[in-house]
Amino acid sequence: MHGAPIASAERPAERAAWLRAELERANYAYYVLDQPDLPDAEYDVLFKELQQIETDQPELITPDSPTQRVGGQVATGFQPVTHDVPMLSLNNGFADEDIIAFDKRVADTLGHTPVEYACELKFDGLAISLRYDDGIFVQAATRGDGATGEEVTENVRTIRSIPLKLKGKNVPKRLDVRGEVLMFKRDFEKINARQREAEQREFANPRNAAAGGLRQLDPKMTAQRQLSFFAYGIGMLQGAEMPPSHSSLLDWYKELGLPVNAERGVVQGAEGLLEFFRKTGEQRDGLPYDIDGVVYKVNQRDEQDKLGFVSRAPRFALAHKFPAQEALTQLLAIDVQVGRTGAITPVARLTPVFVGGATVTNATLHNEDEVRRKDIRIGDTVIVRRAGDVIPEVVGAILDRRPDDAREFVMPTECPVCGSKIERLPDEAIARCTGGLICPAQRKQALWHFAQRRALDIDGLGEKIIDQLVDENIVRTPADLFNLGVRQLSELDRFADKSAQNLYDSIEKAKQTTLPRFLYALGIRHVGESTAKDLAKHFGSLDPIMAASVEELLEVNDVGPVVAESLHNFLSEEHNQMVIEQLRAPGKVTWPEGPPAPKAPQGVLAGKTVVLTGTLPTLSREDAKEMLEAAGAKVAGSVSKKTDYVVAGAEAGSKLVKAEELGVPVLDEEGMRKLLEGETP
DNA sequence: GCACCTCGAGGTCT
DNA sequence: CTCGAGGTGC
Repeated sequence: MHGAPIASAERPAERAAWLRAELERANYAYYVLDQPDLPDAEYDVLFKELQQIETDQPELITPDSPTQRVGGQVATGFQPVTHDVPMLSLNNGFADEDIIAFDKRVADTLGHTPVEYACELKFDGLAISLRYDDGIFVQAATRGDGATGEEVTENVRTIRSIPLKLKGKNVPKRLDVRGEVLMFKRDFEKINARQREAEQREFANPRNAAAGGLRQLDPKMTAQRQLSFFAYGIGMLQGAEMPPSHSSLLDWYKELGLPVNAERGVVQGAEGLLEFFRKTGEQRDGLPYDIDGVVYKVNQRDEQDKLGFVSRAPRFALAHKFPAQEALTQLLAIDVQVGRTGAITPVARLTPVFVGGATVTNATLHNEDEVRRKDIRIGDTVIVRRAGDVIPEVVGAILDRRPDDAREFVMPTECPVCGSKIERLPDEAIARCTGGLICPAQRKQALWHFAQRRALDIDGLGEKIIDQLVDENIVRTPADLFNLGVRQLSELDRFADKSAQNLYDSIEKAKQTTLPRFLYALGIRHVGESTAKDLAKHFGSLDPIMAASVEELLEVNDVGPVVAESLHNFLSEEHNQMVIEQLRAPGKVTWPEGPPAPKAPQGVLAGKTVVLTGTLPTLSREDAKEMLEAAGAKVAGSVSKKTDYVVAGAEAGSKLVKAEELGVPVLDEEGMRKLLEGETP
């Protein structure tokens, strides 16, 4: 212990500071080092003394005081937090070959071998980002979609292994620590024992218990869950030098007092990776927490930077996952479900079986061919697993145990819901109900899609309500939703005045939306969220989209013949036009109109597609793009048969090669200028 | 051939 | 929330 206790009556501020330091030190020894050095009873005495001082003199409370861990303010909801540096996901590998291929790709890019990797465990918990300003814990946020998560600061504050204040002298100005919140197996057992005693439902697995714990509105509840944390990554860093390697980052974290898992190593090449994986597999069951694999990261930071990213995952890291746990069960039946687009999906009904931390009773079989490929018959004993430990999947049948009366799956010829013909186009894998909106199943799905969060976001319009509205023929199209009255709603089953009013208010609120949301909500085939955004951006408002020809639609980013055709068909359909008109009638759905629709591209390069590559001598890429677009050209990112010209500068790479292969004319900057002036280059 | 998008699906927790 | 199949764009 450091320093001598000072009588609290004389110097409460100093005494409080000493108590805080002592309690946090004991926490650190207990939760991070796993070497308790202060008996629980003594901890409690000191803790109570600190609490007493803080009660008497609230001005002495500091945000990093251990008393703040027990949970203060009850939250009403979780605020969104935008991550300054996105929280990425990892690419996965399962087989040895995947790992060898990963190592080869990395070595090829870096141009040397063997590559040095940092290896660590892949915890089965929840990724989280902790912010420290001048060494003080100020904010915690969940991963969310990687770009934006939810603020869970007060809940995370209750996790005892997370330092509220970083140790050492040279703490950075700002640091975002990335890591995993998890629940140890022993804490999971304890919690479930308590649930049993209280005759409450037990949690299915530690991961879900931890996830539920973080989402508690009352931090006191979180504190009871006994969550743990391990740091393994970094987001933003200000006011300190970035450590040169991943392993040195983790060493630094340790110095700062952050919990870093000890089961880590630095290895060379694919052989080293596979050896680490094998060793970890042997230890897995003996570990005090669940892991679902290991993670490999190229160790040197400069090499990581060189490798870069593919979409949302770094190219320098790989998660090597353990094979999913499997279980045997009976296949009771294969039902089919009708999706929004009429897609008929066979679904396996199973005798419930506990596998990979959840009870599985249903599993998708994707399509008819998949059922054949796997040779699954009704009555079979089948192997079930959770793909990526999430999605239930039927792996295959145990042929030895096939009963004589096992029946093959037959794709129905008529829709089980509306009786319309089921059709499967020659080159498609999916069979579809041809009933369209006549089919109640499709109508329900269309309504659900229309109301879902990323579309018009009508809160409270769930599946059950939609079922009633459609079955009783109260609502036929999305437009009908806006004619519902509170009175009418309150007549629905199990719908008291309060919920009727709430739903009515949600519908009112949904009237104010945005063009991309509206387009997406219509549920046009092949038009998802991102295509809807592209369309809105390109045209600015709805009318020109409705009036657009297939050719004009093709000019939109990422819209090809199939999407253009689908859009055009939908918008030419009289019924759809009517619904859209009703939806945007006065007093109904509105959205802020964007800039006036750009005129049909005209200029010397109208309708031409140009690709830029390399560095041009005098123009920046942006400028060149602007000039080309001003002349009516579409500037694409990669070379294809549809490309009319490639403008190549210095250090042009594969795009130039591709252009030459395809015989696409290649211009330099000079040639591009001539082209823009209407000359033939 | 690769990257991306759309679509569909199941289970747990709030 | 997450995954996987299939499809699309280039």
